[in-house]
Order: sequence, then C-alpha cells, then structure tokens
Amino acid sequence: MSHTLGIRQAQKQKTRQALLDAALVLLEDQSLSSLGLREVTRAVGVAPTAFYRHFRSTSDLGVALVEEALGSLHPMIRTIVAPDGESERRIERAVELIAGHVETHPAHVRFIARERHGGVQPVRAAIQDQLALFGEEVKAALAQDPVSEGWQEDDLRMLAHLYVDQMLVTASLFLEALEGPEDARRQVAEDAIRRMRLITLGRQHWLD
Amino acid sequence: MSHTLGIRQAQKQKTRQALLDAALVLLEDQSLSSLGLREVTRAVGVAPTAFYRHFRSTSDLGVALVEEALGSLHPMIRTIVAPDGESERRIERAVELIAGHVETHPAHVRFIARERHGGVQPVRAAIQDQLALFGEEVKAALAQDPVSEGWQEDDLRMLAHLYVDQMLVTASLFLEALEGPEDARRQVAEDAIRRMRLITLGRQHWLD
DNA sequence: CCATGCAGTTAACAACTGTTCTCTGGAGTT
DNA sequence: AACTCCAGAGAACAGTTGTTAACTGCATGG
Repeated sequence: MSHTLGIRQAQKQKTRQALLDAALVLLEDQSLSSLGLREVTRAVGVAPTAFYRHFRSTSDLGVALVEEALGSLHPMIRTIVAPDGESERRIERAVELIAGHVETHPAHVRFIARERHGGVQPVRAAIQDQLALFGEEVKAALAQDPVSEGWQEDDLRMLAHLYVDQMLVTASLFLEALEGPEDARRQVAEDAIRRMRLITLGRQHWLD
Repeated sequence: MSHTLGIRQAQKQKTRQALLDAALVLLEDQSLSSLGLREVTRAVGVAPTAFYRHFRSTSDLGVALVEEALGSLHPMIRTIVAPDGESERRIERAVELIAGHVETHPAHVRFIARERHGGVQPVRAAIQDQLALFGEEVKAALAQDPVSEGWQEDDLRMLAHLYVDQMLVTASLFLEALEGPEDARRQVAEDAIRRMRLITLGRQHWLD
C-alpha cells in the first residue's frame, strides 16, 4: 500500500522528523511556549528558514508532536481495557503496560503531561481531542463488559473518563520516579494498582 | 501582632504585589518558562531593573505565586474533608466549594494546573510540596473517620492522594467550562459528583 | 536531456531579551 | 538637621528572537 516515495520526499520527511526529535529533546526542560524555532533548527544543524518548509510555527510543530505521542497509542488503550481475564490480573497488566510505555517513551509522556494544560491553545486542543477519543474507546470497551449491564450512558462516560485520567496520572507518577531508584517505581506501581482496585470495587457496587 | 510597617516597606510590598498580579494575568495565555521579566515590569509600569529588588528571577516569582495560590487553601481542604454529615451531602458540598473557588480565582487555578508539570523545576517542586501537604492533611482527616477503621497506612495514603488528584482534576475541568455556558459547568459538577460517589463506594467496600 | 519545482542556504532587519553599573530622591534613624 | 540606606530609574551591553527576500543546487517529470 505504501508507494515508495522518491529521494526528494524521503529527505524532506527525514529533516522533518529530525526537527520533531530535536524539539522533543529541548522540551524536556522547558515548555512549548518558550521553544524558539531557531533553537530547534540549531539543534538539527539546519538553517532557521528551513523550519518554515515543514511547520508554520512552533505551535504547529507542537500539534504534530501530539499526533506522534498519542496517535499511536490507541491500540495500547484497547489492549489495556479489553474485557478478558480476571479483573485483578487485568489491573496489574495495565499498570505494567503503562510503566513500560513511560520507560520507552519518557519524552513523549512528559510532553503530553506538560502541554495538556500548557500555554499553547492549539496544542491543548489537539491533546483534548485525542483524550476524548481515548474516552470513547474506553467507554465502548466498558459497555461490552458484563459488569456494566444496566448502566446509564452518563455513568459509563464518567467511568471511562475516570479511567483515562487515572492512566495519565499514573504515567506522570512513573515519569517522576524514572530517575530515582527502582524502589520508587515499584512504590508507584503498587499505589496505582491500589487505586485501580478501589475504582473497580466502586464500579462493582455502583448499582447497589 | 502585626507591627504597622513604615511607608517604605508598605510601598515595596505594594509593587511586589503588583508584579505578582501582572505576572498572573500574563500567565493566562503562556507558560512561566516563556514569561520575561521585562514583560512583567512593563505591565506594572516600572523599570526592568526594579524587578531584581523583589525576585531573583521569573522562576523565583513563580515560586511566590505557588505560595499565593496554594498556601491559603489549606483551611478549605480541611473544611471539605471534615468528617461531619452524611457522605452524599458532603460530596455535593465539596464540589460546590471547588466550583466556587475556581470562579473566584481562575488565574490561580490555571497557573497551578499549568505549572504542576511545567518547564520550571523549582516551581514544580514548590507545587509538589504543597500537594504533598494537602495529601497529609486529607490522610489525617480520613484517619479520623470511622469508615477508615482497620485500614492500613498505605491504603489511607493512597486514598488521600486519590482525593487530592480528584480535586485538581475537577478544578481544571471547571476551569475549561468557565467561559462556556452554565450548562457545561453543571455537567462538570454532576460528573465530579458521580466520580466522588464511585470512589466513596469503593472505599466503603475496601475491607470486604 | 532539459526545464521546472522545491528543500535548504545566506544575509539582513527591527525588535526584544537578561544583566551590569551608576545615579537619585525621599524615608528612617540619630 | 544631618546622615544613611535602599526602592526604583536610566542608559548601555551583547545576544537572541521571528520573518523577509533573493539565492542555489539537485531530484523530478515531460
């Protein structure tokens, strides 16, 4: 299906990716609203004006980063919330998956946590859109589960959003514990499991 | 107890407060890491160099803003979590209190939500410190509650942090709905109440 | 094989940044 | 009344920023 694109376009995508990568590194200790376009091009080793061939502005680049960070995450969401297996085991697997993802993509996770409430409106909007999508996917999966029988639409939506928020909180806690000792990470994992367990408990008694 | 301070110090505190206020306004649509000190002094109508009489840097000012935004919030936390009255009524009151605070101090709430994961380390640390304090206060209050009889220390801590996170999430949702129609705010309130209800349910069955 | 398109370069711009040093006027002290 | 102190002003600094225009060289399609 993928038409092998010419040398020309390949080179373009390569520098575009280099810009995204460099920006992500620079964003590890600053916010997008203070990221300068010259800063990014300098890091890549390319003229400042080359930036415009790929992005209208840094906030435009930010939106592309949101796509990169969250767009590929939908399969993982579906895996986490897939209704199979015993609930305790599912919780542990979910937390493990989150921990793994934070370990392999720390900069992406940091970027999302930072810019979710950050100072750049279009980027905030892009993140909200993706998270809303996550919410719908989780809600659809929850609806499949027999535990959700008799649930109102509103309550399902609430629970789905609660789960999504919980995933983000957990991810950002893992992020904080990344540099620290392994003990801290295990602590975060245990705490996250406890939280999920309590939420699941509330879920099972919702219709009492 | 408060010694009436001289004209000199009074004037100093006045411009200091003016700097904080101006910064808070400017931070409504940008992050602290992109806030310039000249920008702030210009907004106040004072020479750039005057800034140094009050703050070492903008991140120093940010830490002061954290104090201003969260320092005065401890009484409210204690009120919310005080163990009196029926639980459903307590939840409603808590959500109302949060909604009210977001309405009266939107800029402060936005600042905290933004800089909690923002690009300025000292500010992040200051926020984490305050939130950890909130956590301890909530935990202490929960321990008083008869529902918490027989709970382990770890579980109490987990629940306290869950509550604190939930308050922040709720506040930021109210913030997003602030400009919109009243309908949206009522929706947020109802959703927040539902979340709290589910968590409380999980809490009541924790020791089953 | 030649003409076109376009990714990336070079140079220049006005505007802005944080920080330094020196100065001043008036409040606080004796 | 004379003296000290210090919040704020003013000017200057070397760097930085985003954006513009006109360019160059090479992959591409006819």
